[in-house]
Amino acid sequence: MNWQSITFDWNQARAFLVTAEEGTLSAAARALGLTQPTLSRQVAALEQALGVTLFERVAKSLVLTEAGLELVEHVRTMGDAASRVSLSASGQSQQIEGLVTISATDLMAAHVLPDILAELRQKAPGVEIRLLCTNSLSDLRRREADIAVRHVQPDHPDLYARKIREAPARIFGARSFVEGHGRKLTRADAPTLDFIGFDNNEELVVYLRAFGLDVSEANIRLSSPNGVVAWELVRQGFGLSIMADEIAARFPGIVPAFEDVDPITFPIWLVTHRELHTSRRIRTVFDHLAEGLLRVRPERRAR
Amino acid sequence: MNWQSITFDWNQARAFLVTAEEGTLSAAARALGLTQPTLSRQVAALEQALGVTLFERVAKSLVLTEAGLELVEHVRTMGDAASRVSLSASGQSQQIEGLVTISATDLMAAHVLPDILAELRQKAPGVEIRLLCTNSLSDLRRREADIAVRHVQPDHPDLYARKIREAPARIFGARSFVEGHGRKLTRADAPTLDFIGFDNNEELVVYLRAFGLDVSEANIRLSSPNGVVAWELVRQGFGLSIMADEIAARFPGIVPAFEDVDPITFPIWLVTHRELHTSRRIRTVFDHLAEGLLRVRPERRAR
DNA sequence: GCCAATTCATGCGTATATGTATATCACTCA
DNA sequence: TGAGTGATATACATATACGCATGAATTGGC
Repeated sequence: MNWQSITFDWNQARAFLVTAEEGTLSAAARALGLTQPTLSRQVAALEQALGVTLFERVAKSLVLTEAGLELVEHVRTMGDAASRVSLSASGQSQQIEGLVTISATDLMAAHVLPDILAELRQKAPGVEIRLLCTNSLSDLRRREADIAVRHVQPDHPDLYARKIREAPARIFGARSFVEGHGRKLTRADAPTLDFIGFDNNEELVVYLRAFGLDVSEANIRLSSPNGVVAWELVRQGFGLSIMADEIAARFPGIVPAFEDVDPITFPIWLVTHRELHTSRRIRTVFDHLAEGLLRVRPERRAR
Repeated sequence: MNWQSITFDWNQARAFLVTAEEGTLSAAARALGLTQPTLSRQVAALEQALGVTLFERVAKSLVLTEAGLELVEHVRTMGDAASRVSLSASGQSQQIEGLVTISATDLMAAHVLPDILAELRQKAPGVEIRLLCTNSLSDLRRREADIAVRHVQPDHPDLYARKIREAPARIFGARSFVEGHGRKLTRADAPTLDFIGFDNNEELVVYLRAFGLDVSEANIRLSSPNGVVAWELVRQGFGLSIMADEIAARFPGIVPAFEDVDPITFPIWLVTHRELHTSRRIRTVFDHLAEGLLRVRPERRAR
């Protein structure tokens, strides 16, 4: 191998890659946790080292030259390989200290995970946990999270998934809302009731119909993509919402809405990279989450 | 894209790659033009950053751990991409200043190229030339040279080749040697004469037989893989050798050996990377070499 | 069996690169 | 038109990383 040809500064190549992808030096600096002057100098130094003008300094932002356009392809290959280096290294790492990022819905993050993670803090004090609230499945494969708590079965072969259990869910509302009608609510009342929406109202209607409720999107007059906010609206009596029993049980003012509606169940999956599952740190957190999520059960038996 | 996962130091990755490939930190340092302590620290820092032990410090040299063995695969991909970055950048570079490495046989380098390159120095003062003497064809693809002067047609699709011309060659010897027999030499004398060998005597015998000479390896009692040295032996009257007319013509004491042996011809090819041919600097040198090599002709018409 | 030659790791002075602060410019919105 | 936002490039102080020198340890050769 001829090493002479790779003696240019690889960190400058990284600076170039991120700048090209992000579009501006400032954005690249933010993404890399460096400062804009540093990126500016690194890109300029790479241009000088390679003898190629990579960016056309036009007006506000930078635009790739033809040469830069061709070079960024190869640098992107470097970046992809670097990503695999990082992934594989995380998987190989046998040290327990360090950061683990967990992706979960905001409701899980706010109401279910804290207790479980508090125990983990005792068991593994060196582990630092970051809770990422997102409903996207791709954050694992984009390596924005190490472990994800999901409610659908992932099918990508790179992912390792374990089904924890099925969890019951039903429709809940504030006691004031549910009992404010002077009589027990039944599914026949559904068309006239307000429901709180989350992210996707269409999808929510489908779920509600699965309960046997005759509702449409017209029944959703208040919604928030933030689940914790939406749940707060429920608590304050603005409407009804589907909720996992075990979460609803944590709120004394919350009661099941309908007399005659059976709970449905949804799965809880724990997912990680196949490669990351060999890491001692990831494994520790994964196993603790699995055990903790299995143990969480509604504290009261409804009905 | 998630840039968080590639924020480890890429230069440390490069240090790891070269160290893994070269086997020792010292060799890697020499290859990269850095010092051994620097490589030592970079590798150690990468191990800490990734949380993985890459090398087992056993006795004298380093041995890759299992984790390191897996990681080096990905880092090698980075290196390959880096190599393409460098190659493409050289090709894209439109600046004329800089280094161009020319690979040629030592005889070409010593006796034909200097005059041509002296002219180039006038035409393009900013170009720095490094003459690499090697008979291997692969130095272009391994990117050890930018331009090669070759005598066989390259067939690799990545290479751009231009045939300059056919050049005549015949068998020469020192005047003292050739005329010392008291009569003109003919091909019938060949079996009793000494020939100076180069690199591969078997191959040389094949060439000599192509001249119609009945010789074997027994006729080669003195040889040197260094063509300039071998030629010096010819000049000092130790034996005969095949030589390009245009080179032999530069030496007054050298005469064609045989009355009745016709010259053969061999091709002169100029070769470069297909990508490098778009570089202004490479192009300048390539075109100048092509013109210069076409112009060089024997100063005397033999026979 | 010992000396020479390499190897890797560490301390120290210096050179390099980074961050902070600032200047300049372009675009947006009032 | 004029203030505000967000972009890049430069000046300066500082923190980081590098090279040199050295030491410890092992291998290979005579």
